[in-house]
Amino acid sequence: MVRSDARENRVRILAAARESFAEDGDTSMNQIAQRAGVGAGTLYRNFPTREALVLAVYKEEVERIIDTVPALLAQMPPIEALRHWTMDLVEAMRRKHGLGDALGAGAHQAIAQQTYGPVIAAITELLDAGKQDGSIRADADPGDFLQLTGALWRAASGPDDRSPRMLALVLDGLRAKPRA
Amino acid sequence: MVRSDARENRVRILAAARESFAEDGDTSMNQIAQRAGVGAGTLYRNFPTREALVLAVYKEEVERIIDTVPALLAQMPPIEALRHWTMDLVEAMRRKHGLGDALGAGAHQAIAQQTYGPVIAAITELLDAGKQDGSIRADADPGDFLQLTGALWRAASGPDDRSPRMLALVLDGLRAKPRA
DNA sequence: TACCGTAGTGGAGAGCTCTCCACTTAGCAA
DNA sequence: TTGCTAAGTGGAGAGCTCTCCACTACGGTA
Repeated sequence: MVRSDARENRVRILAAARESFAEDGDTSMNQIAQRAGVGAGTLYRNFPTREALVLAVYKEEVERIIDTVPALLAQMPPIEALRHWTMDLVEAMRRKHGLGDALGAGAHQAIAQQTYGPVIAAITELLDAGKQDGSIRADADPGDFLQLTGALWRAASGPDDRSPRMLALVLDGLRAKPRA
Repeated sequence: MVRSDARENRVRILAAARESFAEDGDTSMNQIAQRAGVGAGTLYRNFPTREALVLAVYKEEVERIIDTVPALLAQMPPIEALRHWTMDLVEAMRRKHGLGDALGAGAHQAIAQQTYGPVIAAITELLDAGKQDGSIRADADPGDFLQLTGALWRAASGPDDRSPRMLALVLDGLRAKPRA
């Protein structure tokens, strides 16, 4: 049973976070709690890490990106679809705030599992398409890929953006047959 | 000109950090400063991030690993040398504390450049060996590789260690000829 | 030896993250 | 309607990172 006030609080936190992030990506958890009119404890019970909160706030955006998978697969080969999709995600996450450092943090693994679930599902879909037509090696693991991807959105954007090159490297690794 | 007291302070900080890390990897910067008998300001002037300090403390270990490059190259093909070398580094860094999150952090880039310089040099050497004999693509960039590697030592170790699989992926990407 | 410019110091303090637990209250049962 | 009780709350507080700047003292110079 979820109490109604709890549900409302969660909504208020999300709203406050959305507004705060829009104004300044570095807003502190405390500030958000205050703005939402809840205690820090409540904030942390709902979103145990800053990343969880960011991801929840941008859930719609993430879902939008996830939803593009079928279209991408219809338009281009799986590897290219994966490339486009990943760059979209990297772009979106980069504009956001502090996300990415959470990937692979040992703690909160259960929550991460849940939070990243849809993302993993999307990657799985893309990889499977490639495995089906033989363009992606059969032992490719979505979790590995996501984790490697984490390095991309940490990569400095700026003038010399390494991320396309890094992604190309990883994709070529996915394409190659594993060595004997 | 470096004042003698400054030099001594630096040494004292390193000693304190070494002892502290040996007892508990989570020791705070404050505690280390206190143990070294210096103010927090002095600590931060010498080592602007926790990572810089960790890396300085383990400089010898890192140097040891760097020094193994020629031996590895003499014993095995460049790709395998790179694999071994990277896993050694990952192992070492994983046992250490909080290192890895610094990779690619936009700030402190100058210091990072300096700190990671030797590591980059070692990677360059390994990559060059592979380029020479044609086993590694010519456009491989040491910086990209290091950054991707960052994801490895963030990867949860534990029973299901993704890092060898992730590394294999990256190495296969290095091996492959870039797509047309 | 006495002086002085400046490199270097250190710790108070702002502001953060996250925990803990005494308290509040929604919603069920009678 | 009136308890009752566990789900939920919130904010004080421990402890952290990192900055700032008034002060200290090293070491070159005359």
